[in-house]
Amino acid sequence: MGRGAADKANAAEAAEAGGQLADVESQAESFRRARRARRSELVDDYVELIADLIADGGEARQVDIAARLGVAQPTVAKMLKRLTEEGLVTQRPYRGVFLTAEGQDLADRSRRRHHIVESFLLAVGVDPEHARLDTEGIEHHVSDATLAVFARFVKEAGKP
Amino acid sequence: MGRGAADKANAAEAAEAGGQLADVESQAESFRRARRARRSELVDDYVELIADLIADGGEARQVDIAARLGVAQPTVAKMLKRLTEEGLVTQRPYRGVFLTAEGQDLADRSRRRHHIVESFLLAVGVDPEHARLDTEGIEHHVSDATLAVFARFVKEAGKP
DNA sequence: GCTAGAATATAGCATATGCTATATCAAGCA
DNA sequence: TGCTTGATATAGCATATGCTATATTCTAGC
Repeated sequence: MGRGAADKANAAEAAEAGGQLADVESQAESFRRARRARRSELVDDYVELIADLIADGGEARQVDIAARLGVAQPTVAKMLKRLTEEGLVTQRPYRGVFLTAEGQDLADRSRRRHHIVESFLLAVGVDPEHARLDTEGIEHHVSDATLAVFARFVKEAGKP
Repeated sequence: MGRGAADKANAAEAAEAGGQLADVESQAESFRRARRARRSELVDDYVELIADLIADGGEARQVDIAARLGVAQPTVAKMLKRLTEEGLVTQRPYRGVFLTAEGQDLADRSRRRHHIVESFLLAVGVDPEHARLDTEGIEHHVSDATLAVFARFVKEAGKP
């Protein structure tokens, strides 16, 4: 046997020391979750932005999406292809992009989540600029349970 | 000129409608920030975990890191190579991994940040399990300004 | 209708992060 | 000492997300 024997000793030690380290499988699940979230957050961002652009100007063009996301136009084109394959948007060659019913649904949910997180940060005392910046990253990692707590907090803070 | 002329009209329209859409450059900066954070969050996770394993059992082995991150061992090996190149960890072939001073510093900062976020979620009423899960994703997207607000909130909540 | 300029499509490349399969090394035990 | 077994190293592949360069198409204005 190699050095594996240390494992049990370590576990016992950790338990005695107060269990700083969480359960292995549980921790692994956290990280898997975070990786999954990372994969889907781009999709959310695109769909949410497309919905905003359509609501705002009637159409969503690749150049505008690219400018707002801070990426190059071919990057957007490639992602739109993927979104089309996933049934979230529809595209006609050389035309604007539109959301399917499913895409619109996802956009609505994303927008709601985004709004709750940003409102919460503001309610808790974060300045508007940082609230806006941080929300863009945080929103994708907030579970439904946590989101509910945030929403309640905002509601309570609104009527003191 | 193509359809670019619609831009100004859209902007004006948005302004009149209440400015739902943020400034283009500002929004692009948010997304760029989020992408940057995404790149560095894995590094933070590794370094933080390595520090925990060393503190807990005296050494950080690839198999343990892999098990806790929920990835395969070669994935860890590849990442450790990168961390070594960045001067955050030291490696001797077929031996455990150790942190450089710089790595230890990053681990300390990550751990502090992690702790503040998790404490904040608990203080605001999130259940422990979701607090732990969500913290893993959120911690990397919290600016210093927001972190300070979280810390203050935890402190206030502690002594009512 | 043509044409010029803007937008989109496509090709090809780079990097990062995963994986499986397999070779190599280290350490305990017969 | 040599063998067995667990850990690490390495090769090769896949996918996702970026980029630049370039071809194609649309639209507006003449």
